[in-house]
Amino acid sequence: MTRPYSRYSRDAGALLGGLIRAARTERGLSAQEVAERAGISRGLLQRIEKGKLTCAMGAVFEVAAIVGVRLFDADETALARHLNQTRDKLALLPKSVRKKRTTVRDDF
Amino acid sequence: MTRPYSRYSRDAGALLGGLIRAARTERGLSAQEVAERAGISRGLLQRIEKGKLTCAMGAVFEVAAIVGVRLFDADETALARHLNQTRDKLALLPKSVRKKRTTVRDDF
DNA sequence: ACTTTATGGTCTATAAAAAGCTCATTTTTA
DNA sequence: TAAAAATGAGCTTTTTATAGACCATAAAGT
Repeated sequence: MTRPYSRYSRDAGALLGGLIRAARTERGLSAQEVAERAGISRGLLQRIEKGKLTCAMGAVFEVAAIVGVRLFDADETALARHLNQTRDKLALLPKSVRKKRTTVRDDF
Repeated sequence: MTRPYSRYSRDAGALLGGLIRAARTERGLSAQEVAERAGISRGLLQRIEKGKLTCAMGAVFEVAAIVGVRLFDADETALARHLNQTRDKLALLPKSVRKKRTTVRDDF
């Protein structure tokens, strides 16, 4: 990734980071403590809370779980709903994708 | 992060990756095309769809947006709801966190 | 059936992130 | 108001992910 991020990604990162920070302070947990429990450095936690998009998914998920921000657990989440809607379609889908090449027929 | 991931994180990664792959094939987009549009390599897209937790958040969000998996956009998402619930509390929260040191009073 | 394209995997060089300090500042508690 | 603790930020070194090439296989079009 050597490319500017889209608005969507920037917003999503900032939103998630802010949410994590809010949850952490609300629970009275210090950055040090959460970082240790997640097995990451305090610096990385700072970047996560700032919404830096270079942070690894795994680190973000670990922290989110610790401070109580559930993204995918509950059946209510948009993600879970989306999945249920698409799960059954999967078996029917082709395994690779390819554009129908519209052959130019000029032999008329 | 030099530490085994929690169950929660592993599940979340796999779920999100699978969802992205489903959405991509459903829309008839090749891995090559999505990778180019996201500005990442095809190999990275593969890892994302496999749910590898070492992938950067930004890359995952970019791909998700391109294939149409919306995590935080809709007002319906759990995340957005959660945020609305906590946003107003933020102003009231202390800016740093610290355990009340329960002083041992042994001078009784 | 044959051709073309997509996918899955491996490898290496390079670029980037993370750890692990340090220090200044702010905030909380005593 | 003084002391203790949390935070924010910068720095260097180590670790790691990523790009980009390659090849083999599988799948879709013709």
